[in-house]
Amino acid sequence: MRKRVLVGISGGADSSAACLLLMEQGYEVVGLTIRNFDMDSKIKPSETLSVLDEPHYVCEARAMAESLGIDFFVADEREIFSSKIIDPFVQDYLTGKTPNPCVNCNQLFKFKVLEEWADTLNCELIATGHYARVVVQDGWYFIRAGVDKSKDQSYFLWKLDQKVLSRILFPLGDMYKKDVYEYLDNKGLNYFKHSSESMEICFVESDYRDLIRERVKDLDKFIGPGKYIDESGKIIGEHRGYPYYTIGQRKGLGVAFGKPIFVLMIDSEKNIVMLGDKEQLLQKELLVDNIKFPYRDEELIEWLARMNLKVKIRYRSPGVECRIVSAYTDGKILVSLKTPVSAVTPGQSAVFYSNDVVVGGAEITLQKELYKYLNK
RNA sequence: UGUCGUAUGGUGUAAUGGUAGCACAACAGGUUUUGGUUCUGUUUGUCGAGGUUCGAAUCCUCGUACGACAA
Repeated sequence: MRKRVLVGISGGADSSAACLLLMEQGYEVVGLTIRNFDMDSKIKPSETLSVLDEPHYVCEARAMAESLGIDFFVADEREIFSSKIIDPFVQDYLTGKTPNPCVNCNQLFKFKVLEEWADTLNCELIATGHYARVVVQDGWYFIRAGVDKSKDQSYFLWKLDQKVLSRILFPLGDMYKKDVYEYLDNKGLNYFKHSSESMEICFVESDYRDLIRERVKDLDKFIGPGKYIDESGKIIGEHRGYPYYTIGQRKGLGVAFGKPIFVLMIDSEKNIVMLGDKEQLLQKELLVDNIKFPYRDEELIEWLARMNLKVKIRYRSPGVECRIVSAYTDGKILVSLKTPVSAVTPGQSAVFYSNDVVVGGAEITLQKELYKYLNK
């Protein structure tokens, strides 16, 4: 009997290719588009009275499903998305962190919704057009980087748990982007070449700062402008309020020093932003919490010591060799890097790789936490 | 109040009397399933009024502003 697989589709090239590949492999494919957030500018007015206004991507996904001849459903999860993803995103900025909404979305929203709908629709498996793979080692499921390293999305998937990993298929994990296009071309589906693929935060139209302002009433009143300082503590200018900045940021500071200058540190309690030059952004230690590794705490250090670990602190950066220095009882882990990395940013993900397999991940803590532990 | 000095884009600085340039900022694109980074491109200026000169940011006079010293 054919296995049913629920594919999350966006109407784009990747999800189309994923569907086609799975169909060719003999699966019974069902399509699901998750409606998470409507951009005002991207709502397509309904042409008929029977269908409500929908965002373009839903229409495109429906059209795609129709042309493929698969069952298609729309999950309207806008409220959940708002409370589970957007609200915490805003809160993180208010605590001086820089959130990574895509990582949380995959864990708490996208794959969760897919799982629920898969159960409802009687689908054993779940698939998406991600450029990543799932492998089994020692009885555990792991995310592995996609073959196409320039498109690899494994970094965003580290929070997925064993249960959902066990039923995931990533048909594009073994493919290069250009081969996906060629494949679609051969199938006569070449209209995707026109579609622009670039994507920023899916719920931010232009600048995330506008969104924070919208969501937090009187933000500028109760936070407001604060001081820029240099490393010695000297006041060197005024900023618009700490939530508008992130570590390593250069653009938008509004101050000129004759040389490029970057955000080194954000103190949300004092509403102070420290600036300095590029070299000062380099860091060789990393304190992380909210760790997620498949092994238990007692075995963890030993287990990690057995492998050559690399850590990535942002998407599209080469991993750097590292080792776990110590694990504290409060769940935090101190990581030492072989070569310094630039702009270690609280709230961002530190994803640990052994070769190209994601063995675990964690979140980078606030900077003052790190200083606290280093001074011990 | 006196003396001396300085005035160049948003900021900091260049230009033997001969095309006003650089850095940073700002803006716009490219890259990108997060933010940031990075790359490419663009805009903006000689304090004001006169004078000398073929030609003035540059020399002269006056005014204005600022700084330093003086009291």
